[in-house]
Amino acid sequence: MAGAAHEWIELAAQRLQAAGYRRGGARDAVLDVLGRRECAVSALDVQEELRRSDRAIGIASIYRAFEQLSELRLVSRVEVGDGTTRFEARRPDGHHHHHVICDTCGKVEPFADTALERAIARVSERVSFRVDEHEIVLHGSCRACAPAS
Amino acid sequence: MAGAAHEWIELAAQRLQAAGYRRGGARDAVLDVLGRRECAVSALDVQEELRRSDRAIGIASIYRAFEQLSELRLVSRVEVGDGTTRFEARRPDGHHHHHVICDTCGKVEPFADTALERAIARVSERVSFRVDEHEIVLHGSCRACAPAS
DNA sequence: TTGGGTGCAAACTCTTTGCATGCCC
DNA sequence: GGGCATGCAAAGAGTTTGCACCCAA
Repeated sequence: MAGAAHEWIELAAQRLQAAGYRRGGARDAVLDVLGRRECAVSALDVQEELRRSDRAIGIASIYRAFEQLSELRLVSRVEVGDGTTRFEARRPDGHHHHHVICDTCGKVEPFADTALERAIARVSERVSFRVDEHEIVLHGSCRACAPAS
Repeated sequence: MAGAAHEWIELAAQRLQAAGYRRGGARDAVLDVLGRRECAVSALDVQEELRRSDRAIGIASIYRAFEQLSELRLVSRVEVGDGTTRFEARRPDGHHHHHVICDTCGKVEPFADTALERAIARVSERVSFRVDEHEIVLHGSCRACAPAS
């Protein structure tokens, strides 16, 4: 786990350098958070987590880091429909999950399914666009919010 | 097609009345646009289309209509990652599609796939949430934006 | 007549941009 | 030293809310 975090953080740092970006404290802190987290985080999540560990940085730097990482395909953009955009690290091992969200309380959980990925891969061949990425979101109610059903 | 539009519009009108909502010109106009459109539209899209046919209505009424229709499950919320929320009619025949978006020019196209739906249905049984709806978005480049590949 | 429907404008939230300052290379 | 990285504040965009007025039931 810690290994996977470091792996991605180092990969990202290398790619950023190769792309001509310099080093900076704010972006390094964002990399650190993204690398350690298993699932998607918003800019506010990142800022809050960093503030708690006394590494407060400006929100603009976080958005700028997200944009650069997104450009280099080091993160995936995740939208679950609550008006905010989240990002998560794209691990080099290709591991990859999607999200279920509770429309009542907003709770987000990851899930993975190989049959679903195969179906997506087949469809991606079929459409007229060149498909680089896909996002799947299941909407519903978590156990706490729909105990009766 | 015109039949399918009317079917949904009437269904929606009935359900709204049954839910205790009164009739109103603004919401009726929104229903009309949603019923006729095949694919997802944003609040601005709806307002612009109505303005062109000299039925200008306030943007707030459109958002309010979206919310009520969403509550009654008469529309699906669609987010393709461009910062706006789109909605589309949920036809009573269960017909149902997803979206491919060109991240370069923003073009959105619908697609449908039964194998994918089966995979989604299976996953939905497996997760710990009660799943009511799902959304799939493929990201990539349309032919005009990625001609070489 | 009554209470929901509507439009306008203000408020809000999230995100982006401009600019002065600071730091990496 | 040069130029990107950063932070702050202002600007933007989309969406929501408050309120007075209008209209359906």
